[in-house]
Amino acid sequence: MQQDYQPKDIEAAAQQHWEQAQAFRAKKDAGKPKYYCLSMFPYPSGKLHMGHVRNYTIGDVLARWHKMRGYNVLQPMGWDAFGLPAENAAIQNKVPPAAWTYDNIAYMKKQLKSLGFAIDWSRELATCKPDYYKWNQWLFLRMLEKGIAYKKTQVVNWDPVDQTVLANEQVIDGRGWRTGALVEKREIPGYYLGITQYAEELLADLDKLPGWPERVKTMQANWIGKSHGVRFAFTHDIKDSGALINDGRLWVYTTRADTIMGVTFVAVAAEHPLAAHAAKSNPQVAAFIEKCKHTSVMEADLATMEKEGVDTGLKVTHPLTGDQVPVWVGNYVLMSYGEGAVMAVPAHDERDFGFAKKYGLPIKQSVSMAGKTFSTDAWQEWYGDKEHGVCVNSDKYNGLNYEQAVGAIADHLKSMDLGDKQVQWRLRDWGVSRQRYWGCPIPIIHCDTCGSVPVPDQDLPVVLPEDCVPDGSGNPLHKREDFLNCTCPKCGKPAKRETDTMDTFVDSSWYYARYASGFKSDAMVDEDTNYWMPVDQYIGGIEHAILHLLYSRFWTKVMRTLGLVNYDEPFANLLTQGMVLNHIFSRRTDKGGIHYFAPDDVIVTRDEAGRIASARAVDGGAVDYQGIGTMSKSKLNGVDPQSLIEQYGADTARFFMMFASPPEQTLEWADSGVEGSHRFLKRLWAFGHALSAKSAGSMPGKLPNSLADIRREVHLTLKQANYDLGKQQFNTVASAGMKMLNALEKTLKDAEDGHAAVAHEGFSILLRLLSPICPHITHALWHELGYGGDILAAMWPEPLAAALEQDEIELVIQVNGKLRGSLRAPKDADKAALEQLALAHEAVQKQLAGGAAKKVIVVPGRLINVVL
RNA sequence: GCCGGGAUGGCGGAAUUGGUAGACGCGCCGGACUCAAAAUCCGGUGCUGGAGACAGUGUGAGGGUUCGAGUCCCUCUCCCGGCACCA
Repeated sequence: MQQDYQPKDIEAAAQQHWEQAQAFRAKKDAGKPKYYCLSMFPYPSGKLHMGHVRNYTIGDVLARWHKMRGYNVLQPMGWDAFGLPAENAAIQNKVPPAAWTYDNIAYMKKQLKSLGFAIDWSRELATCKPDYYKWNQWLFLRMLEKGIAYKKTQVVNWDPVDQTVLANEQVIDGRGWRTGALVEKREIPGYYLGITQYAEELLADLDKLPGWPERVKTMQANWIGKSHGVRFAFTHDIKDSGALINDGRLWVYTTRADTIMGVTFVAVAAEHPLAAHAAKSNPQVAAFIEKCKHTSVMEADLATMEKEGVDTGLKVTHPLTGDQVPVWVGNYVLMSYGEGAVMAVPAHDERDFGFAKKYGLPIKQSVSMAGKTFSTDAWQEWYGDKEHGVCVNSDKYNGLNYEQAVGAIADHLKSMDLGDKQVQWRLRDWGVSRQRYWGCPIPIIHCDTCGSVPVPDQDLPVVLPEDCVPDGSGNPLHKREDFLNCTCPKCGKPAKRETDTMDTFVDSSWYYARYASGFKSDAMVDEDTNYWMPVDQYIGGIEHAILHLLYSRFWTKVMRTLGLVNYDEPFANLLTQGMVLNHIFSRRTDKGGIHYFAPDDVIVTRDEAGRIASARAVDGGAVDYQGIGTMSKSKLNGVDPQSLIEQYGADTARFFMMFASPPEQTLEWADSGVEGSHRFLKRLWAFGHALSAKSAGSMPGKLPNSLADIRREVHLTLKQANYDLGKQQFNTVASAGMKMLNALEKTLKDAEDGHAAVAHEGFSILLRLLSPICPHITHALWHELGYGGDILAAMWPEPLAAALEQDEIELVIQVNGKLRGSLRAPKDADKAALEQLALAHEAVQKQLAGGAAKKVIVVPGRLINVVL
């Protein structure tokens, strides 16, 4: 055996052994329970970052642990290969996104292999390959047939200079990131997927997911956002070009129909027909609508921006009071949400209250609460409380509570054919059209005669040319005549292909099902998917808690509807990994964009509290400190694990990553503890080497106390580690390995009978316990020490009752809850005996000072609390 | 702004779910080995007071429940994730 720990050699040898043995090739096996362990596949951004190492080590620990416990394990890997960063790289380096992406995949695959993950590489896939995305297109066509996919207008960010659609990320303070031009909202046609058709099921089925974190289920439920309310209409006779606008109905939706008698105005979106009508004769309205074109489409911006509006001068009729109600245009009302119009009740809605105060609109109380006084001076929390109020100033509804009032009002509106109760969802349909090149083409052909025609199945896939180089101004597919020109499948006349591509969330919504099937060229999935699915353990970042996971659940339900799969939910158990964070530094460009700096390229100055006060780039110029955030390619704050792997080896990188913090917790990156992890593996290696010189001998029936203590420590630590593994708390499992080695090292100084037996028993436990976290070193040591066969095939260790036994236990003595001492007692001592022992204890006697105890609380096996 | 989560020594974190706060590791201090250094090994290390035994104090802030609170309840602060075109 080698004297020194040489991770490079050990790891290369172990990886070669696994490769030759095809140790991780997954096959169906009826004799074992299956375990499909899946980590979210990476976007091939260039290099792995620490978040990847964390994610995939967690997955690998779970996969290997289950394998050793007798499961038939599948752990695949692939590439989420379409996306915006490849186009950005193309703009910067003039390299086609495809070439850039394939290079990145090759490099990152090498990195993943060097980390020794137990992956079945025979199932590798990349979403940018036609044999994969063909099935995006195929399923999209099925959705069109079923009416799940449909076309309507969507609002996008438009850069007027580059003449291109911008992603939200490319809009910085309302301006285009490259041009600095003021971004406009623009309405263009696009395809939508009817996820709302599945809203009820997506909500209800959260109850079928006991293996998901509560926080994720709560977030999804809130996102889907089922609400009960009333949809109703104000009436009017406003005409445009001689015709009544919207048949004389202004529809709104409210969850607070009980406050309908407090309506003092109505607010409509800038794009609403009434607003457009008013703008024709009112320059103020026209100017305001123009201004609204530049408001953000992002909800976060919308919610925090100053609420502004303008009076259209138009009036509509309140359906219950008959009052004339003014119509305002509000920048906070979105045409794409609900009806594009809302009723405003300043007295009972905080936003409306602020708006009314700002513009001097009337505030009319219509709900009161016992013991509370209403005043229009300032908003009070109770104004918006629907649970405890009753209607006032509300005519025949006076005295009714929320539920009664909503019922009566809805009935009344229904009788007039002007409204009814309605269930409303916060969830919106999924807009999948992207005006970008590097994505899956939407399989549609535009014909002057026939309109939008689906590409026939036999013509799939619509293959994306891989040699385009985007330059930032529009979709390069527009210039590709060979792609663009085609014939209409219906009439045979010349036609044009759709150039929009699909949202990359489509690609990632079903890759897990593809891994699990035989990669057939004539079917999206095959029967194998029903063997492996659902994924038994899905692992990925908490940032995907809503969108990716919800889209995948939806996609699965569509596949089930189409009879492609027999399961409802894709992921049985979910582990949401905490983000790996790092400092973010940036500088504004002269165009108003943001240029990021890697933390390594920045010199920081800290204040007394140790916080970063200012920062300077290595070029000397000042940079802004943006705080800490997720490691990401775009922010340049990712840490490449490569130097870590090269310097210390994969096992150290893996061990440190697991040891640093529990998997679900956010982790601020710092490599200051890596040395310690490496030191531990060196000690492990040295101990194995020292131990290999000793033969185990047989375990004596009765061990001397010193050895019995060591053995108990090992088994007790194992018991705790197994418990922690069940909780998926790997940092304490790593600690347990350290504790075991600390205990076992004592046996080397012991010459008593049985010391080698205790050491070998303990070491074989330790190696198996550590093998999921650091598989290479444990593989080598297991082999060297001759514990039999391959450690992958070894049984997972369980603590022995005989090793845990002890006659006496230690109990803590408290006086008034404060720790005052401890005592040793027989393990089966009863409460009365323990109470007597405690009262006789000198520390208790001292506190009692001759007095008597008021009460004694005995917690068996733990403590005795004497209350004075 | 809304939804979800977090805060424990100088640092990462532990605490068997209401029962010894600080496991394990990093760092630091002291010692051994060495001509010296590195590596390695041994010991110490929440804070305050005390030579020490020990005492007081301590889990973001404030309040509460309890024999007992890091853990439960209320109020607040700061930080992180998501907010539908980053993935």
